[in-house]
Amino acid sequence: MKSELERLVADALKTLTGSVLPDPVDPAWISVERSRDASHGDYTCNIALRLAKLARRAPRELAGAVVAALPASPDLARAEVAGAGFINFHLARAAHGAVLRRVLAERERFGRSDAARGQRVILEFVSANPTGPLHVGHGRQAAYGATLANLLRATGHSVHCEYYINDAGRQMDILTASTWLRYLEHCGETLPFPANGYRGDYVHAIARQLYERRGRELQHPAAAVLSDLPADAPAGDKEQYIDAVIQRMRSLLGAGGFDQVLELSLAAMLGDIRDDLAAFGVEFDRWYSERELARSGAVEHALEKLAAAGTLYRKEGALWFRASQFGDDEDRVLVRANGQNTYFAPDIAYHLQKRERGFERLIDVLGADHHGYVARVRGALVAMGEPGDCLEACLVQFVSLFRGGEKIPMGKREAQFVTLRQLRAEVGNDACRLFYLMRSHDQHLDFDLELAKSRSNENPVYYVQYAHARVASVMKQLDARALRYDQAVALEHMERLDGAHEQAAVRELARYPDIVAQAAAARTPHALVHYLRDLAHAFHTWYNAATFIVDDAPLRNARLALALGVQQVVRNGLALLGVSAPESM
RNA sequence: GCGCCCGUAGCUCAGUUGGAUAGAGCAUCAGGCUUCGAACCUGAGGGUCGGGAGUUCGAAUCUCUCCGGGCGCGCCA
Repeated sequence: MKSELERLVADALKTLTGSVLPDPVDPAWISVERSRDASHGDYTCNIALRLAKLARRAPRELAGAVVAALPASPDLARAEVAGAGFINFHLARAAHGAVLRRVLAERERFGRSDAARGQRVILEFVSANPTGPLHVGHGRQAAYGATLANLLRATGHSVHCEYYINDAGRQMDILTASTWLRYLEHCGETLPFPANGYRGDYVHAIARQLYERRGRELQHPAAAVLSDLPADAPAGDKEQYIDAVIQRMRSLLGAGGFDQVLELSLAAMLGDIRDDLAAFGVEFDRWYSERELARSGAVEHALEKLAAAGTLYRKEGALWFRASQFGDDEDRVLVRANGQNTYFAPDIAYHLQKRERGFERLIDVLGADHHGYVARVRGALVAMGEPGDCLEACLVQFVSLFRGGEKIPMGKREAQFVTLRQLRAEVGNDACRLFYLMRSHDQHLDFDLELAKSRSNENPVYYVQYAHARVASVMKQLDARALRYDQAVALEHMERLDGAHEQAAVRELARYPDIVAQAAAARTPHALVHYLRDLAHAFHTWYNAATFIVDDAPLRNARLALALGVQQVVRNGLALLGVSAPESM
């Protein structure tokens, strides 16, 4: 409809060229937008305002000339000049009926498009270290990423979702040592727990699992573990201390024993994370292991590419990347003086891999604290000959939990942080996902547990779901009165939907495809949440003002058709958000 | 100090190629069920869009500057 109107305007401008307008107008200047206010018609065009200076005419006068020159169209009831020089289009009623017809015909496909058909996107999100359960911040990234994937697929993208597992490196060693120390406690040893260790309850659970499988095979006396270790914090350095513990563990258990504890810890954590996400309705196409990446030689391959491009140099025994020449603030170390890679080296290799696997667009959903990381990865991609704009970062801001207006403190290494699992158990998946997605991702989120749990009018989750359930309820009532919905009759009598509330509901339905397209393009799932609230509001208002099940069969069927259309779009929208659409509540 | 994000109603927030009288929800106040589900609806009050300057027909939106808040600036990940 939009492009149809733009074409009409373009035709009108063409006939005015030479008389009212001095020069032909670039079609790119013409834009027709949906009117924000119903009193401004269905669509609006600001071309007269934009051309006024060029044409040396008053905007209203110019707009009048354009309106007079508009070709006739069956979809257009009338066009009029308004305000400073806007042209407002009022569509013919037949055009309104067409929207509802489409909803009813396309059903779950309504709102989908193939605007970006075939564009291959890899979407990486969550990618939390498997050193502890997911917390509420990860939950927001999970909800955001999963919904963004749905939106991108709905607009024709080919989307591959991936979770990058940081299963190599020091964090894993610390988890391994933490597990072992808790295991030793379980065996009856008494020893201090490192300041830098993971002290959550989940470590105890893994330790118990280790004990159940291996009995006392891995036990060593506390004295042997602790002898000659440097001081822990606060007197000493906590980093040096934990490293010494790891070293001691390796020497007492041997590399094989250490790896067994590591594997068990990793499997336990990863299993927990997978189950948690699956239960939250978040699925990945692939879980990509950093260790496998390292074993495949991908890191060396990336380093070679960087070296071949002349972007590496040695300084103080370390291997550096000239990131500062590629948009980063400073150069970055890839290989430490001790020969070990920094986390950055495999990350570069991973992103290069994504390109080499054929993905045109790389989208990383990251916590807002990782924003500094984007420039250096992009810089590395450019240095390796990839286009810098293929990488896109969506930074998701932090979540603060509130209970009854009081902020719940959260800390990572402390045992007191709230997990995603706990949050889901308390408020339910639906409220959880909707609350996570309600706010723009670049806005801090205040998540109020009491509000999310409340079954009152304060809770927007039920507001939208209620619209869906209400339609289902009407259809049940219809059945109870031994009446049947006849869509053929409804389609013949669309013109009966002429009330203001019905028109408003139809207008909302018509917006849906644009909302989906825009939310996908701008990576803003929250726009969909706001839309669904608007749609539900239009429906509830209409519901309160009108009776659907009336004796007049044509009117009854037309109204039921619109109600079913609303229900369909609510269901479609909630599906994209990963929220259920219940028949009754 | 440098970089990124944010500042809109009492509170939590929408408002994305610059558009018409800046919108929701909550809270407050006043109304609406004998009728398809009141988990709903209707109405009212509430604003220097952080301050200032600039760009132009037109700025919450773009530019500059100042103020206030968050985050990041490691041979940690």
